[in-house]
Amino acid sequence: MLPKKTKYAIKALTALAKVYYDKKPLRISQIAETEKIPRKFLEAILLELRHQGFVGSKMGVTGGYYLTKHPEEIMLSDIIRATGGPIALLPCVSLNFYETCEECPHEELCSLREVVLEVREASLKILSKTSLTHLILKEKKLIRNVKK
Amino acid sequence: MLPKKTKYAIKALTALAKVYYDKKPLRISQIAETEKIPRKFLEAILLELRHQGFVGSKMGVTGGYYLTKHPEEIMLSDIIRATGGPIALLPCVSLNFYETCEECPHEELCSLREVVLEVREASLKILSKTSLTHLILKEKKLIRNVKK
DNA sequence: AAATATACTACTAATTTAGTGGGAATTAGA
DNA sequence: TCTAATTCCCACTAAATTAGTAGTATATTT
Repeated sequence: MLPKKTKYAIKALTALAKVYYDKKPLRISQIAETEKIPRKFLEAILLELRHQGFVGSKMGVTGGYYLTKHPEEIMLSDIIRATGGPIALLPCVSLNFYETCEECPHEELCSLREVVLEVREASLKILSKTSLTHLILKEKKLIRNVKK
Repeated sequence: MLPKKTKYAIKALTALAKVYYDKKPLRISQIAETEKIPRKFLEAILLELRHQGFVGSKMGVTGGYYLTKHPEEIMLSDIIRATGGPIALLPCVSLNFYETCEECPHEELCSLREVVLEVREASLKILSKTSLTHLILKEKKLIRNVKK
């Protein structure tokens, strides 16, 4: 399961993506309110996302956060890895958080590892192709379908 | 990520599957040794798996554990759910551990939910079709390929 | 100077994970 | 019947992770 931190990060970045072309920063408190994220927690998350290069910020009275990349370039897999850790089910098949299974004598002979590798590939295929832009367009479609 | 408990459960059940036709129970200590699982922890895990109906046990000096279902009928998804919890990335798309996202006004209009649902389907497609028998056959293949 | 943002450090409380300890109950065999 | 070897089961613990919160410093606009 994804930690709340990751879910909040996705929601916050999506909110920033929605106003990407406004060229004005969005305040933490504004995001926190519309997305129903605890204010102080969101502050910490956005700070981390800034350190990781996802967003930029402006201090002071007209301050706030803004995306530093185009929403099309920010993939769900990136956000998950930056805030929540591995996508893989086991460390021995994780690309970015790899660890050996000490109890496994030969990693290449582990059939469980093979299956779990398949699962990772299947998940990544979806998560690494879904951008913030995708999420926004998808939401618009969903709303249109309801109105019909 | 899967908890160690789940990984241990899979390993232990696979060990039991390998001797399924022997009609003799396997001792905890024996499984613990060959699979390098902490003895006492494995004891607790097997006890739980018995309560859930995966295995049966025999007490006393010739005692041990044995599978109560055919290895072909025990799927990875079953073991994960019994010992580790949800396969889904978010509670709002979990079949067996469903919870609403309080911050989501309309679940059906959440685009993140749709994507995460896709991921669950993709993962489940693999995990619910992989049985203990599959794991054992896969391992044999891997070993054969190395020897060639 | 005042008001209002973010920056940053340092906590905390609750939950989950990964076990361990020890005694009771059961069984087979001498 | 006694003993050794096994599972059963309850209670506990230690460490890590998660989900935050508090408070002060710093920057920016008016």
